Amino acid sequence: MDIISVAIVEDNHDIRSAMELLINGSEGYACIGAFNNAENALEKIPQLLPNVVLMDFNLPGMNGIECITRLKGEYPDMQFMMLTVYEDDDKIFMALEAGASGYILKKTSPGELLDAIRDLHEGGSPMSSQIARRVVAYFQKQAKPNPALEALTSREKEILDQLSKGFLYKEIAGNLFISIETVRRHVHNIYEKLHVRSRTDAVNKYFNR
Amino acid sequence: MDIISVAIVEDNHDIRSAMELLINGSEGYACIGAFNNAENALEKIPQLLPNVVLMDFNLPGMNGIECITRLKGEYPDMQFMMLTVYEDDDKIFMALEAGASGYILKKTSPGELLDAIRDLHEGGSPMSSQIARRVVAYFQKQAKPNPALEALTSREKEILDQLSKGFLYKEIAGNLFISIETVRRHVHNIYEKLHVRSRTDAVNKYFNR
DNA sequence: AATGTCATAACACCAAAATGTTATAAAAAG
DNA sequence: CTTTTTATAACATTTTGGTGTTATGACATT
Repeated sequence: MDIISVAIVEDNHDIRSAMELLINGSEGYACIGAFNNAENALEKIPQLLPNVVLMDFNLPGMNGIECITRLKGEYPDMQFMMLTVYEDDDKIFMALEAGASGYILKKTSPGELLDAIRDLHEGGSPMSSQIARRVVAYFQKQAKPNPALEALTSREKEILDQLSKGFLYKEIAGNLFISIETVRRHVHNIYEKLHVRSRTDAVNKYFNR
Repeated sequence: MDIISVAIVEDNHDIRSAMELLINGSEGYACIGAFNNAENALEKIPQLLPNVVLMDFNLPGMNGIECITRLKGEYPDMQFMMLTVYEDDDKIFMALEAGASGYILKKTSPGELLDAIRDLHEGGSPMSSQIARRVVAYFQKQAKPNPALEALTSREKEILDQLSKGFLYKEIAGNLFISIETVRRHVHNIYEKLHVRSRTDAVNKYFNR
């Protein structure tokens, strides 16, 4: 069982100290750095190279998201756990996009926090199943295509797919072995059904944007 | 504590029976249907309206994904848990896109299965943190923009954003208070930097496709 | 048998986009 | 202080895209 090196970025002194104590007091874990703001963390973490960084969301000055973005860019293998009181979608997605792989709430018990750190280090993404549901919901939302596309015939969908890939009309005609005039015809019908007047708008609808 | 009604779709007789026994033998749970294929499930589940459906991936005839897609379309509040031996990305994403909210492995212990069912019923998305990591990774991958975009000046990014929204050159000129000739110039430079030769390709790069 | 939908095709017209060339002034970089 | 980058602008030419109209054969529905 190797020792997991951990750094903490958290502006509240009490919470920071408590976590530091917990981690250093537990076998298999070592807290090698604790910072009260993002700027200090950005300066020191490159020397410390911890396995796992626990990051608060709200920090004075630069916020935790920005801090993760910068560090993750330099050290892609470093693992980040967002540790926050917020459970709203925006914050969750911002953290994950920035490169956090774990997202747990501050109210999490000490034992669970340690488990989550180990889990993160071993390649998991610890998060409550409530938070997982938000992620899954986002996933599902952008998976389902625009219902307006259902009105298109299969040939029209095929044409639209070609349009979305940036082919010229004559290239589409060549690819599908039809005349360019037929392509025009289909495109016109597609535009009518989708209520758009340009290729870009049609493609945007195709990709649900 | 209300009773959670559960239906099982699983072709292996032993596993199906074992799960049925487990669920019916546990307080707070009731197995109100068990089917050995998707076709039977599709026929009976609309009458039973279970809270939760446990779905196997591989079934004879129609597969579990298709079965979820159809049921979820009709009964959006019904909760689906994928119960499988597979842990590969494709299968996970297919299940989630189809409308499954939980994804757990068959080797999960009886106690954990019951917990997962309750969790799912109460609005969570039970999944192992290994599986969560796959979902998060997918999320992160499509969040990071194409590095080629970094080569664009801020003005060019602004123009590209307008292009992506389907505005005509003259509309962009109006929106940004510049001449249409300048728009042309910028678009030309954008195309060069992104190595594309059409608006649609540029927009596709902009959206990382 | 009549009606509707779909995929195919042609022609004309105008609008819009892409290409090529040239140029100027401000700002940033060296 | 020169060089480079950036944002601005104009003009000519060619290619591509969008609209309107019309038409035909295959199939499916009524």
